[in-house]
Amino acid sequence: MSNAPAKPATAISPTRQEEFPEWYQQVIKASDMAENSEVRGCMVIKPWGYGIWENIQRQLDRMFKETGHSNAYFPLLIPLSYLAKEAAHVEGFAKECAVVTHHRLEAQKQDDGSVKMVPTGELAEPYVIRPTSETIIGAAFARWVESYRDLPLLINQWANVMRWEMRPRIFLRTAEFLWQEGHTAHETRAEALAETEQMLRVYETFARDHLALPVLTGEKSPRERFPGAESTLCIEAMVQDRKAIQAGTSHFLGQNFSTASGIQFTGRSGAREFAWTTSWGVSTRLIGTLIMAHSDDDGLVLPPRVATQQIVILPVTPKEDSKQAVLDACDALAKELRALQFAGEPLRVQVDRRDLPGGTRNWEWIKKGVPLRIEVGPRDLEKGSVAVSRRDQGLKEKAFVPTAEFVSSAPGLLESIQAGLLARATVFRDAHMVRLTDREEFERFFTPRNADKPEIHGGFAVVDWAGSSEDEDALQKQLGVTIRCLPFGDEWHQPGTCFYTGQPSTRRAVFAKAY
RNA sequence: CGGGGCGUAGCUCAGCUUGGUAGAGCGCUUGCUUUGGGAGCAAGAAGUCGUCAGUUCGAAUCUGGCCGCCCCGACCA
Repeated sequence: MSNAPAKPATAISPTRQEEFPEWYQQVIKASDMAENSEVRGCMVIKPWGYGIWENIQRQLDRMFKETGHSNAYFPLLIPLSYLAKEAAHVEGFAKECAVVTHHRLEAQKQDDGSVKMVPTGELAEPYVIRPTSETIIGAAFARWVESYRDLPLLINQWANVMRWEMRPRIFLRTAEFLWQEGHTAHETRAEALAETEQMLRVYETFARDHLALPVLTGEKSPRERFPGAESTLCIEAMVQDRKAIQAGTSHFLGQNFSTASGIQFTGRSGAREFAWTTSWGVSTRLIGTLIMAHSDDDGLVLPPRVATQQIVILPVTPKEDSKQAVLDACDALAKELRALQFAGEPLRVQVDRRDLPGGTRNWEWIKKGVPLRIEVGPRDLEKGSVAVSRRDQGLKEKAFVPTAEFVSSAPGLLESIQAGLLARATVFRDAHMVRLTDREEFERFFTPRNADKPEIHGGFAVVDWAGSSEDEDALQKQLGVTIRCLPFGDEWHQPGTCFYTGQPSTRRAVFAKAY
């Protein structure tokens, strides 16, 4: 018997039940995805995390191209005056802007001999580091559009943006984050509305089929709307503490920004008209959403389609004389697997040749959430088989499969894991999305039993709603909940009685606590 | 911006009340032993104790200023 302290039952401590926010941080640390940087509110995305982003980027980008969009790039810095062009927009972002006021540094010797760098060369007009690019892209669109024949303009940009958030949380809300922002201009209102909806559907499809996230689609209430938008559509996900995360948004901007930026064209009748614009985006927040939705108390669990590596091969080399044969077999297996495809892309396979105790190495990959772990040792070589472990099943479960059989079944296994994660997340979401009809029920639903250390509670409350923005404000103050989504679809447009005001209502809303 | 907490080795922290010149665990390096499972033993490397000033013969420890970070609220993809 060992005197060493027993290893905890789970790789991650605390568990989700014990302390969800801390669990989230620990999963990120244990999987080596990212870390906080020396710059306040900013993160360093490490290879394992950035790989996920690259996969998201590549796969989404293909969907954007398939719907007719082209990529372009606009400046990081936006003239201060541009931001002021749209009243609601400037009000929405003014409180979180980083401003560039100087363009030069001067070294000044201090009395103690040290050197202090002092900004000089003040700019006539300060620049704002883009919190979003509607205004500067709007200015470009104004130059590019002359005739209805120039429309629609369908542009996307992959970029970083900066919002000086009060309370950063890695991946979910960082001061600088990576995203894509689509910006389009159209001849008619109907076309722009169709675009707004089309891109929401792209996001919904991507979330479901690539991230294994079931999302609600619908519209934001006026108080949750993007500053300057006429309407904001959203996909809303539920994560394992039953809170909501806005995973993507698509905005119908009407003619607000075209008027502000002067995006005008000569129409079919010869009259000068303002274009109808949209914008839509998803960010590195998707990674945070993934983590919170799928991971467990042993660490990250990645959907195969976006996993940095889908299969890791672990050579088991207990004896020196068989070591080389095992390593060669692993390389050969990796090569065979990489020649196969899953979801239209070559399999991503890594051989972990590091000379570490087997258990240590195995646990590392569990914590990194790699979908399939394959062990190959001398005994397997003799039998011509491999040991296969799935991240979505028990950690000790291991299937011994003839090598050739495993190779041909690998894409299918990944598909099964991908589908399993979506099914599991859907069951969870549905189990915690409940129909509520009166105020008391609603309050009970969103009130933890233990006020000092709130347990995981609540979820998505589906209610008949006819309230105002003020009513929504009051509910946020009282219970910390907001309307996450006014979902689309006939089943959400039933006549009823508002649970809050008692007035007749025509539609249902989803309330939840949110990230 | 309000309310709490904290800055000591790569990480997590002890030491501070009662000043005497730096510790543990994990991690890292090396060797031996192990090896189908987050290994054992041994040796080793690694810290101007956030910063500036004060008190003192002497400060991680006492006093004051400053800086930074984390958590909880308001704001938010």
